[in-house]
Amino acid sequence: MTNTRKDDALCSVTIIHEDILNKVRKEMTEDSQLVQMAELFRALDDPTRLKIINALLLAEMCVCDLAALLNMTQPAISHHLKTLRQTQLIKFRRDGRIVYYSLDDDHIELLFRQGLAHVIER
Amino acid sequence: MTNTRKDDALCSVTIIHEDILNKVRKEMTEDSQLVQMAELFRALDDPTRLKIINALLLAEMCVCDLAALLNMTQPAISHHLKTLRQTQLIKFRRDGRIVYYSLDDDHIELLFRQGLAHVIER
DNA sequence: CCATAATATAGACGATTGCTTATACGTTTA
DNA sequence: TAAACGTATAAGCAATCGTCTATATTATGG
Repeated sequence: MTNTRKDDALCSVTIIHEDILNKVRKEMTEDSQLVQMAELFRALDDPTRLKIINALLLAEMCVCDLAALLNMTQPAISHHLKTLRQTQLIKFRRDGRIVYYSLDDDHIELLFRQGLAHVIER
Repeated sequence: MTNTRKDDALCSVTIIHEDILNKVRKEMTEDSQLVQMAELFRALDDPTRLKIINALLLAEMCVCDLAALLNMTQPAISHHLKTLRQTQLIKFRRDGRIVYYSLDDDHIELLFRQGLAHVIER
């Protein structure tokens, strides 16, 4: 067995399977894309935000209705909506004083259903 | 002060569209399932964990190879692997001193590709 | 305009996260 | 059986998160 050592100061870990490492290094998805993916999943990692998405899947809704639905304060809802907006998962339109939120596209529905399927089948 | 309970604030939220609220309440996914979904997405919300999944998508790998691949300390990798194990996203087998990790099923690959598609198309 | 309503933002605080170093655990081998 | 190796766990720390209360912003109606 050929055990090599990395000279790197941070990582002095033993490399056991250099062939696999090389293959994986070559075929791995770009770093920046994985970071973006992490941000996407981060937006979906909270029960409250998933409830918001679930609700918007069923109907366009305003902030105070969402607050009533989820029994949470209005600032808390607004805060989560901001997170979802920044990840481009939801959009909004203004009608007078009321702001209506809805899903940005069908893509999120796919992700939601995929996640749901995973927890159901376990 | 007369108000000592937070309930007062939560219940005083204005409900504007009661019909929509009733419909949504009726059709919403179960709370416990949404919590489980949040846990699933939480396991995918970190770049390092996504890299691990990406790597295991390409090959079965041991802990120290993953540490070398991602240029991180071995305990850090072990820590993330534990998270992924607890969400049943990965499995492992022991061969002597070496522990090999791999994806638990094809379901995760779907979620990974779905997330990747979302960031690519934006 | 001024008061009010719906929403957004700010600041604070406890809880959680990801990483580090140190150490324990399990397996192999000399 | 002792030393070495691969991995797991523990304790500690800074950074981030989710929520709260308080306040600012934006739009409407009298």
